[in-house]
Amino acid sequence: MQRTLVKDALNATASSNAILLQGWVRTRRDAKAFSFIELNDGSCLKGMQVIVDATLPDYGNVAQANTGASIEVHGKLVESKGGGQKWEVVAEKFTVLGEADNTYPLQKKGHSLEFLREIAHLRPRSNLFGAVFRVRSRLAYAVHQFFQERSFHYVHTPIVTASDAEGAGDMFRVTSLDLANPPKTADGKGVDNAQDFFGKKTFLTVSGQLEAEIFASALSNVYTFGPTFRAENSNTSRHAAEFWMIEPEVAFCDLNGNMDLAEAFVKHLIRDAKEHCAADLEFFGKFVDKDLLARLDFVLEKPFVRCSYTEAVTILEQSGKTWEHPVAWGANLQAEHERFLTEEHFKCPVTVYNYPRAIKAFYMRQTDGTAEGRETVAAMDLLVPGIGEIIGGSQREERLDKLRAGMALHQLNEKDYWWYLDLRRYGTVPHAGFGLGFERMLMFVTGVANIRDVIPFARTPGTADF
RNA sequence: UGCCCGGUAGCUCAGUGGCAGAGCAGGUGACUGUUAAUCACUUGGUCGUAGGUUCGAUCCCUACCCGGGCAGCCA
Repeated sequence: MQRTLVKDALNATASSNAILLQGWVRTRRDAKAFSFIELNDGSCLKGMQVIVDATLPDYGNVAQANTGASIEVHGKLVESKGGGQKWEVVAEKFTVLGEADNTYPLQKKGHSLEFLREIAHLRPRSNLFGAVFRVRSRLAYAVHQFFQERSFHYVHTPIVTASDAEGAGDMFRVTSLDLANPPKTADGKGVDNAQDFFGKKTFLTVSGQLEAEIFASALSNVYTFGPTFRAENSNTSRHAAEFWMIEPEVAFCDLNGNMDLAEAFVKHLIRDAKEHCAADLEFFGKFVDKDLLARLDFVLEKPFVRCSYTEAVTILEQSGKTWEHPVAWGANLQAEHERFLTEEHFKCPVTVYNYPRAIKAFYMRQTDGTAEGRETVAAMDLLVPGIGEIIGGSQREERLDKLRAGMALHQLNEKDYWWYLDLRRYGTVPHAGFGLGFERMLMFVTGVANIRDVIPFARTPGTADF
């Protein structure tokens, strides 16, 4: 007999004489003549109420059906006599597949997020994490849907990379050398990396952008979606050492087109979650963040504000606020500044663009006609309330001479970027792209405040459990 | 990495320089178309680790470990 998912059984339009459910016991309530069991199989937030009558030959099995046990129920789907649900299943055959004794750590009551992190192998069985990871799955699908529908091609950029200066932070070293006794160079001083697996130093990628630019220079519209690694000792609720990033790269596109794409993309993901994960979002709105649903609606309705870096600095200077970090043209916007802009001043998502050249990456396109000492590049950051930066992107410098000047400014060696420079030598085109942190997007959509709780198994400094 | 807060029962927490506490979970029983069921009884502790101060430290001090928050770095 074919198994029915709880999700489908709950949406049934008619009763059924024969149904098979399989899942895990969330709670059991015993009466004298029968027991109530809430069965959850992860297909949706809600469980199915199962009635096991004491006259049933299998009734003796119910004693083993404790919270956490896996069970299989053959029975009838009938309209519920109780108040809390439309359908329930009256068991005819009741089997406990795997018991869970009283050491099972998940209780019927709510647990702290910190405790649940320590039992990351069991937390998907909780309401909150079931919901988080259903939304995560759905939004991963929506990412592909958004780009595929717009004729973007999905590019798999390498996870192991030899370029050690992608400019996005400290990298994890990848090596198969014996760390206790590495081969030495001829002079005996350094490690001979030529003897390493790839014949050179290699790292885990911090960004697929430069490779994506290669493919945008051939397939026009491309995107990457994969794991990314940063070896930064960041201990915050918004940083992980391993996270997933989406990086579209678009040929024949300028910064405005890039900002349009970013806004449409973010809104698509929110709309998709609202449409396909309504019950899960409702749960977040009830137990995680009371303002969540209103905020998501608000973000969908309003166009994102666009504000140049220079304007932003003026707003901050005239805000009358005292800042922990001083505001001055040329300095990076700090978290407190970004939060003020998006949470207090504009009260909606804000795209800040045209940042000072000196504080941004070498590959960003120099803005034409900027004043001496106030040179900017076509960079953009999308800031959202509650999280801050969720997207960083730019129009790329497509002019060979300007790119070389940018590399000189950042003291980079052209030899390391010969292929990147070739893109500007042969058929160069204006192009732009951005990176969206998938986990940060999930935080925004679910209201979950810590990045460790929107990724199945978080990798943060000092922690790589499971 | 810096600053701040925390670590006491399985979980969430209270507490005191002199016998270790509650709620929930667990166990036993009762009751009930229940639904984070209810009621009664009940098991459960190396008070993070190591030093120090003290007649006596879970409590005060120091170091370390672990967790969290904020900041920087960024997505």
